[in-house]
Amino acid sequence: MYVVLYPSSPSMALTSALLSVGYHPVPVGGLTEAVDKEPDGGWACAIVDLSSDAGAGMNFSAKAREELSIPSLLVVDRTLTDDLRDESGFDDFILTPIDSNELRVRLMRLGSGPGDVEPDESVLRFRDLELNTATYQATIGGSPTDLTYMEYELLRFLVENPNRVWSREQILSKVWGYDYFGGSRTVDVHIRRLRAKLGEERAGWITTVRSVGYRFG
Amino acid sequence: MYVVLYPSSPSMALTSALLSVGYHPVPVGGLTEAVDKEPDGGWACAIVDLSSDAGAGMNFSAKAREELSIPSLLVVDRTLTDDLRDESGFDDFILTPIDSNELRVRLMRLGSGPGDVEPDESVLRFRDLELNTATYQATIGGSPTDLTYMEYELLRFLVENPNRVWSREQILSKVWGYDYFGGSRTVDVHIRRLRAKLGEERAGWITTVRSVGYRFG
DNA sequence: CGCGAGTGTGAACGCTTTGTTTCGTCCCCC
DNA sequence: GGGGGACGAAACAAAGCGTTCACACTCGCG
Repeated sequence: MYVVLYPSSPSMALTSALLSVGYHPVPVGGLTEAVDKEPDGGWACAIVDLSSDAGAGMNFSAKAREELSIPSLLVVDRTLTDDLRDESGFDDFILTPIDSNELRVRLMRLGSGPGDVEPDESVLRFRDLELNTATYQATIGGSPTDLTYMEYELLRFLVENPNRVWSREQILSKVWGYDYFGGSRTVDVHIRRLRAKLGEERAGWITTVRSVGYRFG
Repeated sequence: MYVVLYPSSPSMALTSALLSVGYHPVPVGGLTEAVDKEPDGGWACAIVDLSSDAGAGMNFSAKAREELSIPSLLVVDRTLTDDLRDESGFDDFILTPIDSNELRVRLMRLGSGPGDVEPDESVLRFRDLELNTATYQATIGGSPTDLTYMEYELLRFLVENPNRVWSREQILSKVWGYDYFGGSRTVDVHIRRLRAKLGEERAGWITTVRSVGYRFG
């Protein structure tokens, strides 16, 4: 298992930790070098040590994810942790001093785990409801259920925007379109059809807020 | 931001670390309790401390992810890290002793997922009364209470404008609308219904100012 | 062209909410 | 102590609202 290591002069502690958990670190000084030295099976992961130059490291991390399509693990000093809050170009991070076991687990999760970017990030879930927005299929309580287009769109809207009340007008404009011109009974009827398909058990997920609208969740 | 904490008797260190980074931990003993105590906005995350019973913890973690649709963060002792290699029912983990900054960053990264809503401070509070203006739900003394539309609007007006006397006419025009044409006894009746729902204990929050009107707070 | 699924609309029904009225009680002022 | 106004309680009437049903319309498809 080869991993790119950035920057090119890594700390001994990091290198030996990687070796001890069974990875072959290859230090590189930049993205082009990482491309050049890419082994046959590709890189398993990028390890980016932020201790010398955090800005350059974040930069490398984001590019490695983007252009090499590999996950990125940051190595951060305790004092730098706070800077990670608003950053997003990485998949995981580990603090120094490095704990070998922790490193092993984090690498393993990046490599083989479900962290493989998006196996199905097109699936919306709520309790035992699944909405596969890629295939337009719905699963309710484990069993696939046929939803019509409008039912699907309405349910998707509700699942994506739970826990607040939406007026009929808001629902109409968000689901049917801002320029839709129709009576608000339409919403009622579709809500009713949805409740019927959700089944008695789950019908209560959609709460009617009298004089206001509907709330999901 | 509320987070479920398992098991029900968490370590002081963990609890205070969570509090220090701005989360409200709610210890629970199992999934059903987590469902029962679920706050309005839902849980932000599950925090599972594996130090006492790793098996039960992993179990809870997996179920929380599955049934509550929330991410799960494990708290593990250094000696247990190795056991995580083959497990998958969690989203991230953190080692003890806990570093607050690391905790903050990991929670933030978990929280910023798709299931996240805006940090809705659309909640009005007075003593142990909560009015969630986004969901139109009211909580009195911790227990959710059904208020009708008018009761809700009236109470909202009072909570937003406490500590001064409002005449019946003022209340009518502010709550019912400037052009409302109705008798002023209407206000009395709604005040009475509100007091009844607030309960004996809290009925006094609304004071009658004889010949003038009502005052809240 | 006819059929059927999907969708929107209108009307009837029943329940909840809401406003009014009536009656009794309290309180203030004389 | 008595009178009158103000307020609270309860009952009542009606208005509002959501649900449901029936039906019309559209669009694909055989």
